[in-house]
Amino acid sequence: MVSRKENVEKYLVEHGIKPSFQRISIMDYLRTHPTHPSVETIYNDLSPRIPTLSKTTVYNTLKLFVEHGAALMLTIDEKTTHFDGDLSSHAHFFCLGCGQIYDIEMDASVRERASESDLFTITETHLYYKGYCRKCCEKSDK
Amino acid sequence: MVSRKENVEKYLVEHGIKPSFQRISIMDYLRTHPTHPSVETIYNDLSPRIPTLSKTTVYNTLKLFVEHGAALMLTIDEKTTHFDGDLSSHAHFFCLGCGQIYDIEMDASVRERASESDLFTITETHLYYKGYCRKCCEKSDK
DNA sequence: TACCATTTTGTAATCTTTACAAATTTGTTT
DNA sequence: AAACAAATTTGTAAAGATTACAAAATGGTA
Repeated sequence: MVSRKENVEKYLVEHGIKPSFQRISIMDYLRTHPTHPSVETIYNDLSPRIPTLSKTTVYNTLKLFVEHGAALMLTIDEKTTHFDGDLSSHAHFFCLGCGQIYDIEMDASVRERASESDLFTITETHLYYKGYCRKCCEKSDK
Repeated sequence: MVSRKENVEKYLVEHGIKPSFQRISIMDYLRTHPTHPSVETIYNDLSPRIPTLSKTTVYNTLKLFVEHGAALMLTIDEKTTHFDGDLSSHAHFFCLGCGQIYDIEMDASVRERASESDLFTITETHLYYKGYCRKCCEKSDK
């Protein structure tokens, strides 16, 4: 029986990241919270459990994750950067009303078509939509 | 014979924007510079010609354009927001080496498929890729 | 001209992110 | 276990982008 934390540890090692306590905690948070959290949110949620945690560490760690391809950086929201621990192919929807980011399906062809071009070496594909989610539509009749 | 500025003026009015001198200048800049400029770039380039121009005005004006659907805000680059005066359906490529944003073709299906969903009211579709452009590939053999 | 509404401007404040050096932790060698 | 070097974490200060806000300028109208 392998614990969740052990799986996270293995995941980090597989991506060439030395698994420290903080790194494991942050990656575990990302994977158990598929809500595209910001640095602020991650810090606020982990802080009580890891009292010594520094916001700089959260920044550094997430940057490390992104550089090693262990997490994705989402820049949909111009206010703050959000992070995604789900590397599977999917698109995002950003609600202009409540600011929430939802996962939505993405057709594989979007990725494939682009890689046909030989003008660029593509490493990441991002597809997202903006608008209003159902809740916000009902509220304001957008 | 209609001047370029007159066309810009008409374009603004069509989008419900009162065409002031600054607004016309900024929209004209956007349309004649399809390079996805940042506020900084626009300000620096227009400043010599419009000595009284304030950076705040550039910020305000671009926000106004985006709200009225007269320009697009690009958040590909997490460092700064870029703006696009080209409303036609296209995708973007962001070079991680030089930071430049290139236009690339976008299949219409990307937009259509999403609007099928009735969970969200979609107002904008953004598709972009990250990686290295040819110049940067050659430089560093990425 | 006098008046009101809108737009622009400049400065200060806010917010996010990064730089950096000190402190801590980890791993290794003795 | 002690000593040491390397890597990681931390806290503070700085940088950079954006916004708030009030004063100044502009435009249109009675």
